[in-house]
Amino acid sequence: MMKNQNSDRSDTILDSAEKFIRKGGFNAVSFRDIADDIGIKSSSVHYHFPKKTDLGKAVIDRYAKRFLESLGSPEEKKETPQTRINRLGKAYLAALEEDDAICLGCILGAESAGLPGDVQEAVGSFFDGVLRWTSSALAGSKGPSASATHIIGALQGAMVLSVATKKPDALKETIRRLQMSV
Amino acid sequence: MMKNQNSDRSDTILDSAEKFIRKGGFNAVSFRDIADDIGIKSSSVHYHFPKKTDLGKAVIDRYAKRFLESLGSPEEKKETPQTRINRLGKAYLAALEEDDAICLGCILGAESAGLPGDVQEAVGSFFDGVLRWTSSALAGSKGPSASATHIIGALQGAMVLSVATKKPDALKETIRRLQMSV
DNA sequence: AATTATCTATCTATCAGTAGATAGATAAAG
DNA sequence: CTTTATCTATCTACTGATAGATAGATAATT
Repeated sequence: MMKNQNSDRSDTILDSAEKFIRKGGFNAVSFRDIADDIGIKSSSVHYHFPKKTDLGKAVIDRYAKRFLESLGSPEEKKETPQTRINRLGKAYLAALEEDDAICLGCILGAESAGLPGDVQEAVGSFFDGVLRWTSSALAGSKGPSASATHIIGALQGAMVLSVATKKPDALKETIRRLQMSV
Repeated sequence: MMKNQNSDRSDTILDSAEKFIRKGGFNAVSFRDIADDIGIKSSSVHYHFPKKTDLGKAVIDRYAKRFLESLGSPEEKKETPQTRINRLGKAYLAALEEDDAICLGCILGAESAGLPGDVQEAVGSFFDGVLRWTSSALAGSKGPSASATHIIGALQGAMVLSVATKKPDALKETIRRLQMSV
């Protein structure tokens, strides 16, 4: 028993790393912070993720997978574009409200230019995936703001505004307006 | 002549700091980076800005002042809301294109939760100012997306997408769509 | 005009703390 | 006896920050 202790521990490490990164960015997390947070030594974190780049890539890759899975299929069900975009908005809202922090994509996207190459690529892939999902979800829509780029941008920007101005309703308002114009 | 050498030097320091912050965030700039960049010693940077918090506050305060001044008045001229929002969009676009980097508000807004209290407050004030300008600029508009929060959020989010996905047209597209729906 | 004092802006040198990273020991499991 | 996962111990590099020296400009006093 306890066969996937590695996997369990790795996930615990990634949970902690994700929490720190969401709060202050990639440079605001250290191997020691994570180790102290979960009660091990920093060298043990290095065992699971030798370089910080490995850690960063793993955090964003896991997040991308989870986020896209949580959105479900953008096509198969008989849904209107509005319903699908509502689902997308709810996913962003959940991230903000559950942890009272900006989502991982927002912060790493904003820091993109200063990230190590590997991590930067992983962030780019995340956005490509989300944009692809949104494009599919919009199939058939003729609204004036029915563009994946515009919608994802608006959601992420509103999320930043929510935390930076400490007015958590900013994201809700943007979701409402996006829905009207899809 | 050369009376405000202090002010000149301070500005040079702030220019350098702003450049580094826009690339990788507040934690991605150091006193030594700045000193090396402009050819002085790190202790001289401390002379002008004793603590890193002082430096951060000065960077964002100067930026807020410049940005709002560049927007001009949101009221006095006989302009339509569309024209004013176009001016706003152009200001964001200029920041992105001139330096090929995200704007200072975007990156510090995203990092907000991890910033020192003083800097966080200054970032909040910047957003309050921009939102106030945009609200005034929208006076009389009845468009479906005529909300300061929505517009600023969309512009900033699109800017992040532009750099993170390396598709510089994302911001342009959002400006176009915003203008249609104001 | 000459002297004295103060201010400005830089430097050199150094500090304690923390960063990412690695080598090697240890222990448990199979 | 190898693999997995952890530890101790350590390294070098860099962080923000400070103390103290210095040169030059400016201002005040004699």
